[in-house]
Order: sequence, then structure tokens, then C-alpha cells
Amino acid sequence: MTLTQLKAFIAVARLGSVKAAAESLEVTEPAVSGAVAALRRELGDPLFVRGAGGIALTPGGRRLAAGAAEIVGLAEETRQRVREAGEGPSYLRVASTESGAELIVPALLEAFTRRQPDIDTATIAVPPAAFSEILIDRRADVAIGPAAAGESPTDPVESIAFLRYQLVVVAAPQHPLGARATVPTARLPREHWLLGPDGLDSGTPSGAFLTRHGVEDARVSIFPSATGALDAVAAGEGLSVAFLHLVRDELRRGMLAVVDVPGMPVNGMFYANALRGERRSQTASALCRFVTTPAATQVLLARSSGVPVNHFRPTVHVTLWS
Amino acid sequence: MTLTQLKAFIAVARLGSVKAAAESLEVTEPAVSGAVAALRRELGDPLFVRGAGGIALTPGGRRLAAGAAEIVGLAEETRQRVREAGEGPSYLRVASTESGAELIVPALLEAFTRRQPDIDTATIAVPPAAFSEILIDRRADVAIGPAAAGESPTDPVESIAFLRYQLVVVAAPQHPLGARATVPTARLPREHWLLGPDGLDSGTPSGAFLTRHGVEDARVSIFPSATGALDAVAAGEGLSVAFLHLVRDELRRGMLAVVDVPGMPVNGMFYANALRGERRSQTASALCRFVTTPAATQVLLARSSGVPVNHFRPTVHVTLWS
DNA sequence: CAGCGAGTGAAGCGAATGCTTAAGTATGTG
DNA sequence: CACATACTTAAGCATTCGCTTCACTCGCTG
Repeated sequence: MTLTQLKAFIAVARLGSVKAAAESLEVTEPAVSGAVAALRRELGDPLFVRGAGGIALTPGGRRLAAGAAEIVGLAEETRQRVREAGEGPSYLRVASTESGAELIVPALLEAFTRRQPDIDTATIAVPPAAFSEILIDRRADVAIGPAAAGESPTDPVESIAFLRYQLVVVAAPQHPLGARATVPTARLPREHWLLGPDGLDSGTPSGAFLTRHGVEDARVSIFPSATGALDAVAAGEGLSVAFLHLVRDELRRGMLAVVDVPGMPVNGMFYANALRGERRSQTASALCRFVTTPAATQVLLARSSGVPVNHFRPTVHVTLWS
Repeated sequence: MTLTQLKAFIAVARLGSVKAAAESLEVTEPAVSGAVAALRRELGDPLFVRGAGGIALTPGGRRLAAGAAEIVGLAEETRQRVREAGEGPSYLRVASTESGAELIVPALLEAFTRRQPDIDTATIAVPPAAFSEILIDRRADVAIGPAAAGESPTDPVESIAFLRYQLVVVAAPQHPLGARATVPTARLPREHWLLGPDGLDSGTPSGAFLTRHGVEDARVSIFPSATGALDAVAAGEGLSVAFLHLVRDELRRGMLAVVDVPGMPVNGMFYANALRGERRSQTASALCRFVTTPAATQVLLARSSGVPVNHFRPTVHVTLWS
């Protein structure tokens, strides 16, 4: 499987014929045909069959077309980006959990880039279990969320604590549990839980809490964003788990109420995870220094609001491979 | 630039030495050294320099490491997925806008997969301008949002209308504009707008509205989700643009109010875009048939709620290359 | 300074890749 | 059926890839 072979296949899938693909690539038809034949051999799939009015991709062919377009595009983009390194602004990639990327990272990076305007940023969302891997592979410079470093000082990853949080169970005030004095933990698995995309990941604070109490998948609804889940909680549809400082506003306005559960609130820490010493990039070091400053803490304790258009970078969700 | 070269570079970046990389790849050191040298030549960047305690990546090297890990992982995953095609459930990739992926697609796919449990789905977010390209490249089977097909019947893409929407400007009831009889359009560019990630993309209904009225970037705050933006609007921080049927609940509960603007509400249509005829996949056809059924309409008109854990697939944000 | 570990360079080789031209083999159309 | 079109196969060739072994250059350490 070579990039040239993939390019040939993309052209065929796109243009619907070997002839047209050969023309667009400025080679002869056998060159294209051969490249596709090699892929067919390697993958053990016919990839496409000739039919009336062009070709029809097999299921395998469709998957390959999607993957190939991605791979070739990424290769091209990477080439470009490496060539452009050095010129222009430096680059900082921040990994976080789904909820971190939604609730914490935008405000943090907004404040950071306001002080360091020559830094370009990107956010990627991954499960916390992948923090170490993604840092070691240099797919991100810093990972914001639970600690990823082990005890040993030889661990290539270092975790810097920068924000204490309190985790609480919330419900609408009119919810049956919203008013009760104390809710026995045995009752939790029977409730309906409304969570953001990573709500059940046991690496996240909320996921750890829910698995600890034996809440099953069937009792959970997943929303496209943590904010959306809290909206539904406010509408009385169920319970959720939230960071206390991020729902202060809703509590004050009476849209949400804290449910009193034994053992709650759970105290925890957010960490900035990065490689150690030499291996840490300049921009990563700058962010690691920034997160512990009072300015950063202040921004993070305030409810995260919108960021200016030019500072906004969409979150990229990264697939992980073993 | 070959996949083998990238693998060699990844190993070096990851393990911190050529020797260790060579061992882990089970080849000799010169093999690794040569592969890296080839990349260095091609990209014109030293990629890494030897320093105390291992190597230090250059900025270019860091970008390459990130891209390479992505590329190699994707290649591996694609190989796997093609081989597995045919076995297991068939696969449906739905593209949509950022806001479509948040507000419409989850409910739609939830209802769809409930009827067709043997279909596995994925959602990807792209600007509407890329719908055609992404369908033609087979990176998605169906694109939900504005129409992507041109007039000509030879256009490979076909657009199927399935839901009428009304676009309205919303504010908090206590907002200065929340109560006013009619707001002159000349005033709109001076307001503060709170939008979701794709709020300013002129291909989306809301973006088109805002550019038409000359709202500038500086007056816009971007939130990580459309829901988050509406929450901030409800808190009185500014105005937003919303689909009427999706904010019915908030209007009824008095958390939002429709701002009366000349020319509003704007009527529009959601479309399911897919390739024509032979080139459309089985699963795409099934979804295209489903969207126009009353069952689908009913689901879409209701406020989108959470989906069961096993039906949830995180949105993938796709980068586009020319 | 000898010696060691780590990395690079050079020479060489087999096996691919990637391309060509030329000669098939389907698959339809008049 | 003749014929054109689209695609595949086969044969051949230059190039590159990917690897090895051997020799060399660093930088460090005792």
C-alpha cells in the first residue's frame, strides 16, 4: 500500500473510470489499472465492479476511498506544514477530554493567546487514557485533564496540577431528588443520567463516579455536548454530574440544584500533562507556566463564555489505534 | 515520502534514539537513519537534533511526528476496515454542518438505526461548501444540511428536501431587544452575537443571514456548541440565530424571546444530499428514503434529546484539503 | 589518549514501485 | 457480426525502496 496507489484509486473512485483517472494523473491506463490491482491483491477485495454508467464501489472500496482520501490529504497537508515550520506563528496542540475541550480549554487558550498572540492553537479531544500516548507520539504538546504521569520520575510525562475542582450531582429543582435531604447511593443506579459525549469514560471524573456507583449504560443518555446534557437536566429529564464552579450561575438562578449524595462533592484536580525536560516544546512550556498563574485560575473559575472568532479553532476528535 | 519512512521517523521520535527505533522495528540502524535522511532531504528540515539525554525535535519535526502518527495509524486502520468489509454491520457515514451534527443528526440517526439495527453510523462535520466534494470522494455517504446539488441533472449529487425550517433571531426576554416591537435591520450589525462553531460560515442559514446584514467578526463570540451559545443568550449576553422548532421549549418557558426583525423568519429547507443512481450506496439510499417518512419528520420536529450510549458516535471534524 | 556507544555514509543487492508499449479480454453499439 | 470503447494482462525497463555489511565520524568517559 503506497501513497501513489492510493492516489490512483482515489482518482478512479472520484472520476468513475480508469481512463479518466489516468488522464487526470497524466499517466497511461495500465499504470492506474496496475496500482488498483496491487491494492486489490493486498486487501483481498475487488474494490469496484464495472456497471452501467460507470463503476460501483464495493463496501470495501467505499471504505478504502474514504480512508485513502484522508491519508493522501493528510500526507499533503503534513508536507506543507513541515515546510512552513519556522516561518509564521508557532503552534500549540492541546489535547483534552471531550468535556475539557468544551468547558475549559477554550477559555484557557483564549486567555493564553491573548498574552502570546504569536501562537496558533488547535484542540483535540481524546479519552484521558490516551493522554500519555498522544504526548509521547507528539500528536499534542499538552494534555489538559486528569493526571497522566505515573509515580516514577523516569516517566516521560509530567503532570502539573493547576486547578482544584468539586464534582457534584445536579438535578432540576423540581426533580424528585432536587429537594430531598440526602439521597442514598443505592438509589443512584436507578436514576436516569444525562451526560456529555465522554460522560461514561471511566477515565474522566464523572465517568469514574458513575462506574463506581454501578450506573449502567441503559440508564444513560448521551448528548452531543455537556452543555446540552445540563440543559436537559434543567428541563427535569434526569440527573447529571457537573463541576461545581461551572454551574454556579445555574444554581444561583434556580435552574439547577445540587443533589446531596453521600461522599459528594468529590474533590479533584485538573492537570496540565506534558513531556519532561528537553522533550517539551517551547510552546508547551509556555502554556505549562501559564496555567498556574492567577490570571489563568481566574479565567477558569469564571463560567466559560464565547471566544472571539479569530481565536476559535474547532475541536478535532482523534481516533486511536493500538 | 513513504509509509515506511514515516514509521521509522515515528519510532525515533517516540523512543528518542535511532538505535532504539531500529531495535523496535527489527532492522539495523542505517536503515532507520537512511529513512530519516530521506525525509530530511525531501522536507528540507533537520527534523531533530541530538541533545543531552536523547533527541530534541525541531518545530518541523514536531509537525511531522504528529502528521506521521496520524497517517500511519489511518493507513493501518483503513487496511483493517477494508478487510473487515462484508462481515459485520454495514456502515453509514453522515456529513453535516457543525450545528446539524449537534442538533439534527443525532436524533435522526437514533431513529434510523432503531429501525435498521444492523447499520453502524458515524457523523462528520464539514462546512456546507464541502458537501459535494466529500460525497464525490466517498468520505461520506449522505450530507445533511443545505442543498449541495446544482441545477444540472448531470450533477453527480442529488439533493432531497425533507424538512422545512424557520430561522429566527432570539434574545433573552430581559434583553433590550427582547421586548421591542420591531428592530430595524440597520441595528443588527451593532449587536453582540453569540454563535456555535459554524455560526459565521456563510454556507449555513445563520451565517448567510449574518453576512447579509453585515455583522462583523468583532461583534461575534463563538461557543463550542450551538447549545452553549443559546445558554449565553438566555443569560442575556447577546443575540443569536436559531431554528424556531428547536427553541420552542425555551420560548414557552420564557427563557428566550423571538426578536422581531424585518424579513424574519427566514424560511428554508434541510436536504439530504447523496450521489445519484448507481453510485449511491445501499445504506445511503436507505437513509434518503427514511428522512422523508413521517416518522423522521416527527423525530426532527421534537427537541433533540440524548441518545442511548450504544448509539452514540462522536462527531469527527474533518479537515479539507484542496 | 584509548575506548566506547551512538549515529552517519558508502557500497551493494534484491525486491518493490512506477512507468511504458503492445497485446489481449470483456462489454456494449450500430 | 463488425467495431469501438473500456479495461486488464504481459513484458520490459529505469528508478527507488529497503535493507544489509562495513567503515567512518562524532562526543563522551575513564
